[in-house]
Amino acid sequence: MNDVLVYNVMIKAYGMAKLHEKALSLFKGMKNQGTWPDECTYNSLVQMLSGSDLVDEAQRVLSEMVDSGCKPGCKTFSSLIASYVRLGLLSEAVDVYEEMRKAGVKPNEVVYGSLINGFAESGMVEEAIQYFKTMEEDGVKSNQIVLTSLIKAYSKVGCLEEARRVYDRMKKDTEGGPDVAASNSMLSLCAELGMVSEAETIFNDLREKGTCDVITFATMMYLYKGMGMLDEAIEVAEEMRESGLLNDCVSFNQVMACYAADGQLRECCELFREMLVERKLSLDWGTFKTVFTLLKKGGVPREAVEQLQAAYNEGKPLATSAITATLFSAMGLYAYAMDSCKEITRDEIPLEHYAYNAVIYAYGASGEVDMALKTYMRMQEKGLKPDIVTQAYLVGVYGKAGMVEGVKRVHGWITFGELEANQSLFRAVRDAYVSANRRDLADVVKKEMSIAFEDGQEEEFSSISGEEEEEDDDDESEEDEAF
DNA sequence: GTAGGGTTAG
Repeated sequence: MNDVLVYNVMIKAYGMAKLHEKALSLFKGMKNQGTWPDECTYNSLVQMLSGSDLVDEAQRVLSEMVDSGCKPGCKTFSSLIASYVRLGLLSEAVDVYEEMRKAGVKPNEVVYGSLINGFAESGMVEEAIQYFKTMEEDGVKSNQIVLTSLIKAYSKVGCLEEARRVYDRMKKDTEGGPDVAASNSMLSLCAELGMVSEAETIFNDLREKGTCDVITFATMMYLYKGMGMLDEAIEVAEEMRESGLLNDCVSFNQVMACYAADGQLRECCELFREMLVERKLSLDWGTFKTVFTLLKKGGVPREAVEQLQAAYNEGKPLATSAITATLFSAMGLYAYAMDSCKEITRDEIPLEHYAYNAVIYAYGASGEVDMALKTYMRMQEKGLKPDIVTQAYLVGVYGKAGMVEGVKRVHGWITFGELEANQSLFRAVRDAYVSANRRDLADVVKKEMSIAFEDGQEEEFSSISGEEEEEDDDDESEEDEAF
């Protein structure tokens, strides 16, 4: 028969290794062996199970603990309450709180903090305030965390005045004033209500203290972007970069979105490259959402973007490489585009349309006409018929190579209805004539387009880096464009 | 040689 102490140590060890099953079976085993658990065993188990949000098991052990005449500690109740709150099970949390009071254990500021925050998060402000009052009546003194939760509660229901009052109280009552979390909470309320100057005051306070964190910057960007103040949003983005706090995927997404909204496509693409290639961050849907916007704004045909989007949504293994190949090509970063192409073609396996198209586009954009045409041939050998995207890209390759006859051939197909008239294809043909120095023929296409699609229907093109560029009348060379 | 607790955005 082992000592209780030995069991307790082993249970703790299992807990630290997250082997809860083992801990529980050891708990059962010790009782069978005739070693009765003591307070420490129970406290330890409940806290460990609560910490992993295994509330049912924790609850069972807690009940057994009380039944056997042991008195759980404040931390034990507290951990279970916190666990219920994390799971959004507020009424269960309250039950434990009541049980705790009944057992004669006085709740501390952590218990109140959990409850108040839980109610604040679910927008139950009345309840949050009620517990705050009870806490004060109970002689438990509030702290930064509780007051921050209160601000959150008021924010949830848009009570600006009350939130301000709590915030001002923190300035007086707490030493050093509100901490970053509290300020951020207030900041997000300001952002929600579009209160720029009050937000800026708080932001500047944090700057002076040097305590801005990722959330501070994110909230300020969110505010400025929402108010259409893109210059200011970008300034915050720059400041965030310089401060070394731009490190995670979501923050990158947000900063990228600011640049994209401001039309700084190339800068945005650089950030994307940094997060993907240099930092090797894993990308999420938000990243790709911005990338697809970039592609469209960068002049990639709508159908091509949709095709890449579909490949991404279907989880195609080469989707990311195809997307980056297309993006880097569209933004003029050809060396990087070539790297992506190599990823796509490395395994010599037959590809799908989206992948062949991306490779054709990338080679074409980089001026590797032979490789582009070779890829097209390979695609045909594999029995894949060119789709609308392939046609648009191919015509671009012909234009770039000065193969006017090739452009004319596709142009003819459209004119005589052998290829379905489509805006992207028209545009590709027109641009191809331009890059083959046949303005005259480009103008013909332009006229045909205005007939086919009714004048003024054409979407806008934004060019790289957000520089303004008249698309139609400018006689300057457009060689630098993708096509 | 014993006892995992609460705060801030998209």
